[in-house]
Amino acid sequence: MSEHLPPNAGAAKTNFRLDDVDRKILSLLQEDASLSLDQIADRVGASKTPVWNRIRKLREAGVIRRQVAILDPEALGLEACFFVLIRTSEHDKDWAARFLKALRERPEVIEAHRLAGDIDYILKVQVRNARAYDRFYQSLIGEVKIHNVTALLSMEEIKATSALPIPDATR
Amino acid sequence: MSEHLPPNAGAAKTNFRLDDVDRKILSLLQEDASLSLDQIADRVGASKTPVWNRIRKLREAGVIRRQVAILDPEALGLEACFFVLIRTSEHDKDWAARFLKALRERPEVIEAHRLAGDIDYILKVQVRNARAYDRFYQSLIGEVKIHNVTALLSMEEIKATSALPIPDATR
DNA sequence: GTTGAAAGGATGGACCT
DNA sequence: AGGTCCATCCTTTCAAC
Repeated sequence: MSEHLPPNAGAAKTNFRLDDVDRKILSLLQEDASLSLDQIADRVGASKTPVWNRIRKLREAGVIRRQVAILDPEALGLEACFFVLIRTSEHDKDWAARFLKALRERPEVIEAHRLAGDIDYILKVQVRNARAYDRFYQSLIGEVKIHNVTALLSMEEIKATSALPIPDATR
Repeated sequence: MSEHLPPNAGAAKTNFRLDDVDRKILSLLQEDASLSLDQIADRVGASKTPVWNRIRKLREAGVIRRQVAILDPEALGLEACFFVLIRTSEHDKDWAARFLKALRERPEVIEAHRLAGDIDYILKVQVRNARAYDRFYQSLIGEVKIHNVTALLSMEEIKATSALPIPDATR
């Protein structure tokens, strides 16, 4: 499966009707995108051409976003993973824009969500060690005003997958 | 970049000395693993063979874990993402093993960490909607005893990447 | 590290069911 | 729609230098 993904320019995000074969293909590819067309065709019980056409359509529809290599954080010396719970007092647009920019600029921020409820944001931050986290933290609060921060340190990654559960036969 | 990743059988996890070229290669591959060897060689300013050898070694050393397709959760109808904070009263081995098994068995659990501090675990759970989350929750607490659960609902994914920050020139 | 050659896979066309 | 065959191009893979 090597192909030119255009970084998914105009993906028609909205709903795409998947059948069982599509789901099987997706489920294979999100486990191992290095499978060859032949292998995929084999395992879904179809032949190359239709499988190839489906994959192309799934890419065009934006169901398949990209194809990436997953690296081992420990092998890169990134031994500390923090989940950061953030409360803010500021709720205006300008603040949000600056906060967002600060997060996007920092590569150690792997994930960031705006939440419902009394905690406003959660971040996942992957760094070398606690000192590196502190540098990140100081730098962040130096750039944008934050009311309250709680950092949860991961002791053990029990499970981590890039594979989404693929719902069966709906829509 | 299509190749037979053996699901990374005996990866020598421990520290691997990376040079600048390795880091450049990793950084390219974790953004787009569909790049061809030629393209990678071009961009790192080397030729195919050495690049290929480096990639092979990085895979064998477990620095590159796998190659996957990243799907769009919304396109799959998975519109709700929850972060779940869990406190438990049980701390024996048997309970932990059952809890772990319960998490690994449930595909909607994308990520699970054991934490330091007063919250014991955090999960990331991706489901179709709030009702699906409730089903997950009921099923989980039916299977293992849990003292206290707080669910944080994501309203907006501000940032999400599979790319780790690659530290420069250390080790 | 470079070149190049052999093998295998990707892409897409033609045609059939 | 999907299946088969095929032709061409591109990549991977590895040998020889």
